[in-house]
Amino acid sequence: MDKLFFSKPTLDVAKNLLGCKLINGKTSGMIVESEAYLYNDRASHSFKGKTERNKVMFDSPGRAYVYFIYGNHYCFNVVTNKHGIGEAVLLRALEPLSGFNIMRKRRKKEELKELCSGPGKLCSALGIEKKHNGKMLNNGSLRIEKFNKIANKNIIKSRRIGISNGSELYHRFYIKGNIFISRK
DNA sequence: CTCTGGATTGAC
DNA sequence: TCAATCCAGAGG
Repeated sequence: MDKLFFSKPTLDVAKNLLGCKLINGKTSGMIVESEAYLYNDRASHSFKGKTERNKVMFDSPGRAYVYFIYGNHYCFNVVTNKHGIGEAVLLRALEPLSGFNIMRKRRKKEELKELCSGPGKLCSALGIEKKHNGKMLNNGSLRIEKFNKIANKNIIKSRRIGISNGSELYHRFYIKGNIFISRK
């Protein structure tokens, strides 16, 4: 994906990512759910400025920001807007497209719906981990490509999930009617 | 150094 | 509804 795609207002990128394809090696899925985290957002890791963990958020757009959480899981974000701002989009769910058996083995689950229906789940299914932090997503094994164009009327905007601060913001986007999202 | 809580998940 | 699990960030 062109770097220009990510160099836009973060809420726009979060919406535009729906219908794109996230690929790592032989595994891939269509993005069906995303959340935006802005620089002035109390829920964002970047809210209090640059730290060792979040420094990639302040790097150039189009990079992967991968972090470890709750002692078990990785979360995958794409850095957006402009270099130095500190914004990103969290990918929360994918509709599996390829590499089903690899993903089943990694997830220890059979059902397609169980493979990528959550931020930690999709990282596990695609094999995304700490070594991917900071990687550009335009080429290489881990990358994002154009796939489906989602019409505006099929995009639902809602409150974010799993956070205490900033849960009032409608910064979550998902594809209407898609059964692979993390939660209603 | 210690302490606290988390952009989650899966089992109960 | 709730515990597992461990690390980043903050404070002393």
